Amino acid sequence: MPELPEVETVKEVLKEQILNQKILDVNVNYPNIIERPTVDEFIKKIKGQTITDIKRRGKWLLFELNDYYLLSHLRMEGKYYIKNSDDEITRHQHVIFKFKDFELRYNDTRKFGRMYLLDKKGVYDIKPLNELGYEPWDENLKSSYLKEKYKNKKLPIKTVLLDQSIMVGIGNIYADEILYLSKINPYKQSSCLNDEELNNIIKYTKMVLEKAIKLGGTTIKSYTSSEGVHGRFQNELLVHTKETCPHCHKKIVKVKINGRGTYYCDNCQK
DNA sequence: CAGGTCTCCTGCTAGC
DNA sequence: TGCTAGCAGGAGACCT
Repeated sequence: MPELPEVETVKEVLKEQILNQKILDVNVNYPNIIERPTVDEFIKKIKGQTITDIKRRGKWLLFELNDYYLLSHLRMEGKYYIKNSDDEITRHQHVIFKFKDFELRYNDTRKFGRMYLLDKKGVYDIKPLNELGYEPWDENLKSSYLKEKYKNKKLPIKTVLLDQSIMVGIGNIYADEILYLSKINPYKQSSCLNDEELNNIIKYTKMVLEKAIKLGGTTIKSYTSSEGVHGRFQNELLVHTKETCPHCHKKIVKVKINGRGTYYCDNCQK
């Protein structure tokens, strides 16, 4: 499932392949992927636009066009494939961007991914980008900020780490890894964390995500950044999907917190 | 307003 | 062996 490192990897791979290419046409085979505007307007507006840059904000991919931003969230299983126009269109290829010599195809088995085509001006001031918290490397992300954001929450820290309006980029897998390295029990209420624990969360969030980016993300089940590109971070996981704790060798506990599969060591994480 | 629950989807798998 | 019910999960909608 694409989290920040996977999206960063996709961004870098696509930059090599589609920068400065003009979108000649687009086919939308599954309309629900397009959140805004209407599919007809989406197609009309995007035709003739050139991709001038590709950026990332949280788990969102931002394709910068001449007049618009195309925002794309991969959610669980979204992937981009570069294909020839005569390649067979398979059942999960829902949005097809046509270029002069090739096609960019958005593939999404579960159809959870979403796209927005928004005016360039003020794109960061409206939904969905205006609701996002700090990037993990933002200099404003300090323990005092987290303390303020966490103080009134009665939810377990595992749940709060996934809240993209506080800090972006963390998904279910990395949340488990960050809490394991921080030696914090995922059930602990976010309001009860002390300064040292908050600083550890910031430190290990950056460390885990940086390492995952270097390794091209995590491949569990179906994720690939682009066809044929597989991440290697899954080899580095310490607790998520693991049986025993690499530190104390006790059995890893698997529970559900807020409906999310959660792995932790109840000996090491207090 | 915060928090709980439902919803969207399909592939996979445990269980019969 | 073949079928099906149930599960997985990011994030927004909706309800309390």
